[in-house]
Amino acid sequence: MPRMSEAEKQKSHERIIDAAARLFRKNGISATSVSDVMQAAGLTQGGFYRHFASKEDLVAAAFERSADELLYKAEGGTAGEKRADYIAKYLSTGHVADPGQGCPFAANGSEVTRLGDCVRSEASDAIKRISAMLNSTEDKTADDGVATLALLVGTITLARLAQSDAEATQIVEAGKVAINRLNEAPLG
Amino acid sequence: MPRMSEAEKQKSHERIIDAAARLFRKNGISATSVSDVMQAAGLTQGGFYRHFASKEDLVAAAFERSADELLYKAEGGTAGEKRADYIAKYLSTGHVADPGQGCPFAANGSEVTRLGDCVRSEASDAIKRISAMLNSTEDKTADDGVATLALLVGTITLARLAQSDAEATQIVEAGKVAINRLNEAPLG
DNA sequence: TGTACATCAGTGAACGCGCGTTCACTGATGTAC
DNA sequence: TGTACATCAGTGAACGCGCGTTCACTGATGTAC
Repeated sequence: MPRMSEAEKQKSHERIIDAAARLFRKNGISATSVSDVMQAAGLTQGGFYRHFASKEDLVAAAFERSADELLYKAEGGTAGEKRADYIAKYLSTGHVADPGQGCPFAANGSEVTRLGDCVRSEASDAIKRISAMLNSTEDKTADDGVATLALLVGTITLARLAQSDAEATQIVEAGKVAINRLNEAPLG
Repeated sequence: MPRMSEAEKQKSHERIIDAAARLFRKNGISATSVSDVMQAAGLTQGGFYRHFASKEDLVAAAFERSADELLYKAEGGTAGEKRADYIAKYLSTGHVADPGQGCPFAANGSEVTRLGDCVRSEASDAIKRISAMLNSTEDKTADDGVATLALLVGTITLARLAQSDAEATQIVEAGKVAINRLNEAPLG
């Protein structure tokens, strides 16, 4: 059956990244094996190293994919509309229940801090891209975008630790209130 | 040499929990083996199961210990002073650099969401204890404590992903600004 | 355009390794008389 | 208080298992003439 064409290889490559981006967020990075990912991509584990030099390289690629997907999902014409849509989709019980399609910081944040430079640098880039989009004003000196992101990430992380759906919903609602408070015009 | 007295066993038990609380936060839960913990406690791996039924039981005990340590560290006479001290110690570059003595949500948040009920229930209890302490008013209906905790956890998580100390400091400072904003009196 | 051949995507078995857990054993501790 | 004995905290080797990675192999693809 092998060998596949270059076009087929590119398709396989995308399937591997997509499967990894989903499984790492759903089940965790260390709990997801290379074999799990390859199986989900419809391939066998042996072929993995034709695509990536190591599992860590795949983690970096999957993290970038996850962060970009979230940014693409935000709809709206103006920057303000896009920002509001991103926040509304982020602070939802659906996001709490389905980490596999959600934010990679909330899903893998604490795991990623311990990984190597290639992953850390993807994470750092993602922070910059997302927090730039979340800035409430065009004024780049008032950098409230990163604090907004921190509140979003922390809220979903805590909501996922709650013991009941009711508690989780309460945490998400508290997050919404706090976001509105952050967005208000400065007092002085 | 064996067997030790009951008092000695209790001391061993405490050493195991302390070592676990530190190593899980510093290096991650799945990256820390039972053998690592026992060695740090000055024991050998075989004796572990005289103290805990499984690694997951140890994770639960260590999580509770970590959360309590943080609460005990907060100083101040009034509730408001204690709260301010907790936040000041939390939002510091020292906390970013030394996860081993810091917040277990920031250090292990995403890993813990995937663990069993005994760990999840400790985490859920810790959320309640800490967010109750962080409430800015005595009014329990205005539950801004949990959102404050979310902002704290998210800020340290993101700061640990930054590529440089300068970036990390910037994120922590943005977190301080946002906390002050959250604490302002409601506008109406 | 046709042919001969090097390349390499994907397969499936194998590699060493470290993990969580189990177990036979040791000998001081705690207890029953 | 003293003695005989059961208990059990801690040891260190061993268990099966799944992991990341390697490798010989296959045969369609891509290329050079």
